[in-house]
Amino acid sequence: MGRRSEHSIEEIREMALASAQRLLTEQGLAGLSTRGIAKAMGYTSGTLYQAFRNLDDLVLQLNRRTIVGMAQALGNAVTPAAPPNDNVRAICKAYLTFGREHRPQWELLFQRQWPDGFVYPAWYVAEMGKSLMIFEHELGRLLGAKASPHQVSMAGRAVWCSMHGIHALYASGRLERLGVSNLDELIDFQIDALLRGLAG
Amino acid sequence: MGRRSEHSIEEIREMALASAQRLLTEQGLAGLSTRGIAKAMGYTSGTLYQAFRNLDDLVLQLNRRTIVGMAQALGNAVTPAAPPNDNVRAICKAYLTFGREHRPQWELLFQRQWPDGFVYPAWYVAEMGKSLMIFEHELGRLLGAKASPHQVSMAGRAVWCSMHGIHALYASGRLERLGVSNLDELIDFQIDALLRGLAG
DNA sequence: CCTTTTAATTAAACGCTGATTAATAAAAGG
DNA sequence: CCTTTTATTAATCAGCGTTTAATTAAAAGG
Repeated sequence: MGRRSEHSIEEIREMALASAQRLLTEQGLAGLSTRGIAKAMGYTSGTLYQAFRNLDDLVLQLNRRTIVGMAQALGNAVTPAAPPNDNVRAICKAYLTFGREHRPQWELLFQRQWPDGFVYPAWYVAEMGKSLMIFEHELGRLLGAKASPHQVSMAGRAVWCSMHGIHALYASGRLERLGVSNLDELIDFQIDALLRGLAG
Repeated sequence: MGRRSEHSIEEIREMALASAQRLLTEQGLAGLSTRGIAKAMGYTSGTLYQAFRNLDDLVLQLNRRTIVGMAQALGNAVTPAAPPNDNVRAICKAYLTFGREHRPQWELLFQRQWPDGFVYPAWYVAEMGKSLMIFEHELGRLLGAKASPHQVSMAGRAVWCSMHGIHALYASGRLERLGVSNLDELIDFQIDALLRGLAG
């Protein structure tokens, strides 16, 4: 009933993102609605439109946090002293583990449908690039000095795409059911093949 | 106003799938609604529920056609007399081309959210398997007689996942913008690496 | 201190969605 | 010809994102 400014816009933004994160984790994509988010933070959906342009905007902010968390997970997988081979493998597994442990966030990040003519903002692409660079750094070490930056960039994208495809098809149950052990076997098989192919 | 049986259930099913296909192609995922499909075929949404259990059921039937079409596209890419290397590459490109040329269908197939506890029906998994077998057949030729069926199966999944990841991340604009020529370069780079890695 | 202004918040509304239910109208059976 | 059956629709329900008008409390002005 129309009190004024118990929370600042920034606080409301923060509360909304936190509530959305919680709903997402507990109920999946279906649990994410403007009314639901607002209710979870003790407000009404209309208030959200003071802190975000629309739900897509809110989702984009949520996705930013997912990307940042992912980059952290990938970075933590690297052991600077370890051989690049091992690091690439560790990063790959960290990518897949992150997708499995944050499935709703992963779906919101990679499967959300955007409106016509939507283009990702620059900060979004830049933030994504940080994860890509973690791949590229270790692949650069792996390929050695004679590899061009362009080749390293291609290798990074190739490895990322491979891992992404595994998660998109298998970890989401879309191609067929695989026990976790078989999935791990597939992951190792694919990483082995890729590393051999990139090195050779 | 309740006329009766101008079309049989099978005809209605067919009309619905055809209309849905048209809407999907013309307007994308957002254009797919029970009311829209029904209107496009001169009926009302309620009638759809006589031919399908619900919209998910209709979508599943639609996806079946997409899978069949995909298997045909992959099969057509194979030249029996050609070396397996070339055939694998051709199948990969056919997979990506199919995804690009049937984007809404591809999204409906691979990005649709299903209700809690959903499991794909057996015919769905079997139909998907046909496409996988096209990969596996050529990879079997490539790897030679000394490769175990299990290894061939792994190789098929590895190659499929790699291609799938490329489309999911790049062709849908989700990682960054790449000109088509760069995308083609990435595809070749990745196929080269995989083929080398699998052979070595 | 009281009134007016301002703005945060909500309630209500709009046009959608998938799905269900009751009403309707045409065909089929006797 | 009348009754029963049933395909189809209209109406309804609960929910969605979003916008608008109505509230209501805090801030500002005198």
